[in-house]
Amino acid sequence: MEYNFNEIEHKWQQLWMKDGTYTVSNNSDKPKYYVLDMFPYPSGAGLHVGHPLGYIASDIFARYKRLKGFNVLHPMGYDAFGLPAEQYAIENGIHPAVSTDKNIATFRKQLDNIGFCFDWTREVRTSDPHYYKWTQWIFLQLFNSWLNRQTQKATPIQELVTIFEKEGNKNQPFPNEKFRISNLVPMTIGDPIFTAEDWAAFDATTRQAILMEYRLAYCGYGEVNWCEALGTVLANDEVVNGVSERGGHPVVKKKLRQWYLRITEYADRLLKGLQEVDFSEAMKEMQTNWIGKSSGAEIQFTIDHSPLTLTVYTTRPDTIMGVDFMVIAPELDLVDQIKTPEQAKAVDEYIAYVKSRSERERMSEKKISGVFTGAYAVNPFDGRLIPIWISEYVLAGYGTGAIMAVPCGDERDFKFAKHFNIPITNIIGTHFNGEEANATKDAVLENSGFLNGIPMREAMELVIQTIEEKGIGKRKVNYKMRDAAFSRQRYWGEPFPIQWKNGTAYALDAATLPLELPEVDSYKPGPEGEGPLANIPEWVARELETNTMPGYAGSSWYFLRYMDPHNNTEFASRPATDYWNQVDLYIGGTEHAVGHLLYSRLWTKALHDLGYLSFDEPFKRLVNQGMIQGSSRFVYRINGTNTFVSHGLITDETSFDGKTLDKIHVDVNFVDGTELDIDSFKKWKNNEFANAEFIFEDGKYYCGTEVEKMSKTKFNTVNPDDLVNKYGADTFRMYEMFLGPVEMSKPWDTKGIEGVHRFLKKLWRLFYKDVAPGTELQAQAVWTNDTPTPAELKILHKAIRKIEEDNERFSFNTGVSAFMILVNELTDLKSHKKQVLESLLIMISSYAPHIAEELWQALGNTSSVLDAAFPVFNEVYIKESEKEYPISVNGKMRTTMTLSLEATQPEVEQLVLASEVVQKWLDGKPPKKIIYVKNKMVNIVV
RNA sequence: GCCCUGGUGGUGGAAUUGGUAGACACGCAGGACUUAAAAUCCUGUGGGCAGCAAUGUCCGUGCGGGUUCAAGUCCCGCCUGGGGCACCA
Repeated sequence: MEYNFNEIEHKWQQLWMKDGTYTVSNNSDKPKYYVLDMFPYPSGAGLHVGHPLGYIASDIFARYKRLKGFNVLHPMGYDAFGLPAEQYAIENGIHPAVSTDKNIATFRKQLDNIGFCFDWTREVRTSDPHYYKWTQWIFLQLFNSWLNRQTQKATPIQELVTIFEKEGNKNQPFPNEKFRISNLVPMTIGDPIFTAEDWAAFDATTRQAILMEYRLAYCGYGEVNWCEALGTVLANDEVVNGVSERGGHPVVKKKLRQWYLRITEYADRLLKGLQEVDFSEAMKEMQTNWIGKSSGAEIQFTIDHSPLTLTVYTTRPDTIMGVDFMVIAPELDLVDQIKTPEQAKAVDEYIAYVKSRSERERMSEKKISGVFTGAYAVNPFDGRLIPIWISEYVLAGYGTGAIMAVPCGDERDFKFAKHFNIPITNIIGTHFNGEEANATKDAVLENSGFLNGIPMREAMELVIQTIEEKGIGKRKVNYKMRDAAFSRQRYWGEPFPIQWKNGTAYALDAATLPLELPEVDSYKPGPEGEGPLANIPEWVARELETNTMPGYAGSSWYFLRYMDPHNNTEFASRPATDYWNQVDLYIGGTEHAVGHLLYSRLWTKALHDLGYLSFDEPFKRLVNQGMIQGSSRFVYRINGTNTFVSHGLITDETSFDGKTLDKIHVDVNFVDGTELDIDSFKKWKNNEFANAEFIFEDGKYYCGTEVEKMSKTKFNTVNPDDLVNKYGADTFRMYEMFLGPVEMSKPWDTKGIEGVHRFLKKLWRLFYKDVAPGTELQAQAVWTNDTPTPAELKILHKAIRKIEEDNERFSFNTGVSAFMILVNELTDLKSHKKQVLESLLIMISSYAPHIAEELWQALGNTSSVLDAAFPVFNEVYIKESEKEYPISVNGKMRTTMTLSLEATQPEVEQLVLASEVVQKWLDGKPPKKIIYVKNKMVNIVV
């Protein structure tokens, strides 16, 4: 009988759905296990072979855990708000909800094809009002809380009001000086402290403005990419080289009112939490670097001939006597106040240039640029005048937006000084060679006035103490991380449950949620950079917030909703969150390393603090899946002609025979390896290339290749549906795993899937023989009830151990190969023992569930293989008494010898030295030393 | 630019704790079965040199150094592909 995968897979998918095989209960005696995938954004392009990589891995693991006796939660849903649907709406007038629903239907169909064990009764969609009702509700929790610095916990803001009434804010200082709504709060510099009496005297507006400075979700002003020509705010993605991607219009920075999450208040807890989670070291490092905790000092410098001061943040206060110039961020207001008339023109021109630059460009620019403001700061210790420059490499958002530059100790400062011929003071003696900066902390200070002769590490402390005593600075812990911008001037996102009254934001009553997205006539931006909601008169009349929430709002807590997805009175019931608790295993790409993962951790901590959750880290173990890249194919057309040159004939990709070449992506689906299918190419894109002519090599046209992101515009996507149709879901699942380690990125190549398909057919033949059609089913079955031999049990148990180990360490590629070895060995032994085959089927059911279930039931089992118990490894069957050891001479393997595992050092030495090969390599010389590592190797040192 | 990560045969990859480099596949070559094809099966397959052969021998894990009895694995310095860098998700 033939392996008819299409029929088998449809049959079982329908039966499993009918029986609710994947429905998971919140009540179970079994231990729980929560396996979670990062849910997808349902793009219009549908699923490509890259998407399911992580899903298949998690699916295998979820099924494996089920076989191991766990109650496994393995849900799926959609991150359904987002920019592409809105852009599509602008271009085609289709409501994003409509296109999103359509895309989701496509995704669902594609996912179903692959045979995942998702519990679809728990599906969530972030754009569903039943879902975002709770996103809004959580937002209000954040809006109505602040982080109490004494307890380090999110606390209802009402308690803060009580504290202010009693003692003012002396014990609860303003958390953040960067996003002050300065017009509303009278204090603007330093640590503004007010008393209980002050508080009592403030009017309601001032009080609300002050509370806003504390809220975990707060409103402030921030810069956005503003494109005047399009009248809209652009994502970083949409800005290329300072102009809009669409249309190439100029883009400048513009300050707009924005919502923020005060994630900086959680910086320390987010750092500390990393110690208790099982993430890769790389992931922890990335998050740690992103948070960017540093300690140093804030130092105020007076400005010569000016009442103003310049505050810099430095991690190296010990180098204060080596400061040769200051650099401040061009966008600081201070620049305008201190620039001298002579320098004003140059300064203004430079600011205009910087305004057109993205932060990314500013940071990666190698070319040194900057302008002297004409002003000088005064070194508080020796009165030396220090020129103040502006340069794009200093960003306003980090520290105070100003640095003291010490060229002998900092590479960037050094290059800047060299470029502008600024004299360099050497404070580290011989540690500085004049050729490059030396960031050492081990030097003894020279040329440093009161610090002369003091080692740098000691000087740091001394300088901090001194500036604190003099009242010109203070010790300061700083974070590179900034508060998270939490609003978008867009339509397709969650509306904020916020009403503005006379410039003050008030929370809507939670009982009125959800605040649903209104219908709009057009998805075009509103006036003055506001979002589309600002175009709706009724919305504006109700004084509702016109911003919407960003993409990561809904994804910051979706893992909680899966636990209790239909709850209408809470985001999830406490018994449900207590039962499912943390996500035991979370799988997704590293591209979410610092965004989504940090925000989810923040939301979880806040909800925990406010008493809604028993845990404060959402994800216990995180596995990062690599990205499947596309392998693009190119054809090369001689510019201005219809002639295409085969890749092997050109030496560089831009020209051929003195003529310019156009490098054009072609659809990988009609290229075999690198050989172009000419007929398909000619018919492609409505016969666009019907008249193409070719310069062949060996009668064939070969394409160029490049590894790029998989994307429709590059014509390098491969649709899983096609592969499932041709080879079946089980083959597809196993092949995706067989490609390589889940964590690693790799280009997709369909070649090779045949091998996995052949393997499944070979598995099938362990049960049924190929015979003429029409033969009785019984006559085709080849399995027997005989007792397995020791040899059969040995290969089986070796496989059990290997596969269990591979599953646990997420090494599914070697898992697949272990199945191949097992099937190869059983085939070689002509072994068809039911007892062995059943164990094999149970193990392989998590990789290839359909074929496993089919054969399992063919063997006479009446319950599903999905609920069987994973076979138990027994060492007895694989015990060895001897081993073939590699014998090395001077570390080079020369021969092998089979030795008893019981052998002792003297025995081994004697046996090994007796070997002819060893004698030959010894060449008469006596061995210096014989290294024998039991069960590993023997090495003879001569 | 900064942070993270990868680089092993013609290809995807294996080598889990420093201990037989190339498991398992793809591809390729040769063979069996077949009128033929498909399917299936068998054999070989890192490179060089020597040999009819069995085999022997040298080289070999991006490049250059180092540690070690022993390095794909550890250390130092480079080259290079990928991801992220705060409004793509």
